[in-house]
Amino acid sequence: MTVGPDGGYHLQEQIGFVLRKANQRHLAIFSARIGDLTPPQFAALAKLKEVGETSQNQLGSLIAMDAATVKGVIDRLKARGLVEIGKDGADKRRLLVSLTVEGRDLIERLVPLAAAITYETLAPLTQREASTLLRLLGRIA
Amino acid sequence: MTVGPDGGYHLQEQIGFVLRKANQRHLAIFSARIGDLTPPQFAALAKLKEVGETSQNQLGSLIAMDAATVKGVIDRLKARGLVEIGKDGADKRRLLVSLTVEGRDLIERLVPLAAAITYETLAPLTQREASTLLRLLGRIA
DNA sequence: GGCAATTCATTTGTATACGAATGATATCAA
DNA sequence: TTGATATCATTCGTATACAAATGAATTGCC
Repeated sequence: MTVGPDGGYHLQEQIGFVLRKANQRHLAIFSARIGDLTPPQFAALAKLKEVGETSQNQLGSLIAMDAATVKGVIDRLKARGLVEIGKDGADKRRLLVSLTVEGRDLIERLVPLAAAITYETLAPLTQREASTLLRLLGRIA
Repeated sequence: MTVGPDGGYHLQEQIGFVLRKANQRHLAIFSARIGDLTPPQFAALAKLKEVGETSQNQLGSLIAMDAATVKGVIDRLKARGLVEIGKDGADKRRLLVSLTVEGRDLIERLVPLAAAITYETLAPLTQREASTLLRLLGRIA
């Protein structure tokens, strides 16, 4: 399935290219509905709400971001007063990240929109197809 | 399918998150096999080989990159001597981008690897599943 | 012909991403 | 216990991405 009927090379049939385009469309839908936060920022807040206070690196691994990337995301959320940083008494290397009241309010207000974003992104598919796609995508992720 | 059995919110089931993770894995596979070029650079060269000389913006739209992004990609390829820039006599706004001999040699050598990359990325799936995934992904892209 | 709208490319600013190097701290094992 | 190893966070460098603003050139339309 990586080679077309003529045996030639077709960018459009490479998984990487299609993933990139699907991501682009999803991002457009996301920012139309949640202009205030980027998907990584949203993921960080949503995960913090789920697990409570954690170290920065731990949070990164929960949302699949390396240390350098998560730092930038947390820095920007901190600058907006949505998260706060504490020290870990037991391990002086660690930074404990937690939601502020504002952060909690915001993410609780936005979480319901996430379902709508996923719904709109998957709108070209039937429910059955959408669930197949999510399942298969999960297996290669 | 965006809500789990307990009715709660689960990041792992949001299409955006899964797309991002699938992309990460694909990128890792890509750079292990083609360390020399990024996927966008590869896409630009592959498309140039397919369509021949085109304007920068035209190339961008063929590979789904906006004008600002494509400029950076082309600049770096130009700096490495893989593409060259010419002027369009008929339209002085346009930059015509084309492969150099080195660029053509490189992309011809690398294109066969693309199939292997797609294959490895889709390895967790059966052939039938892989082709379903590509089809469905194409519909939401 | 001439002006409005459009297109092409560039620039600036912001936000992921990730590799690699570094310093501080913990842990583990001999 | 101490020395090697590992972990946590930071920093630097490079490479996408995209929005918005800009200037130059072209096109469309009356």
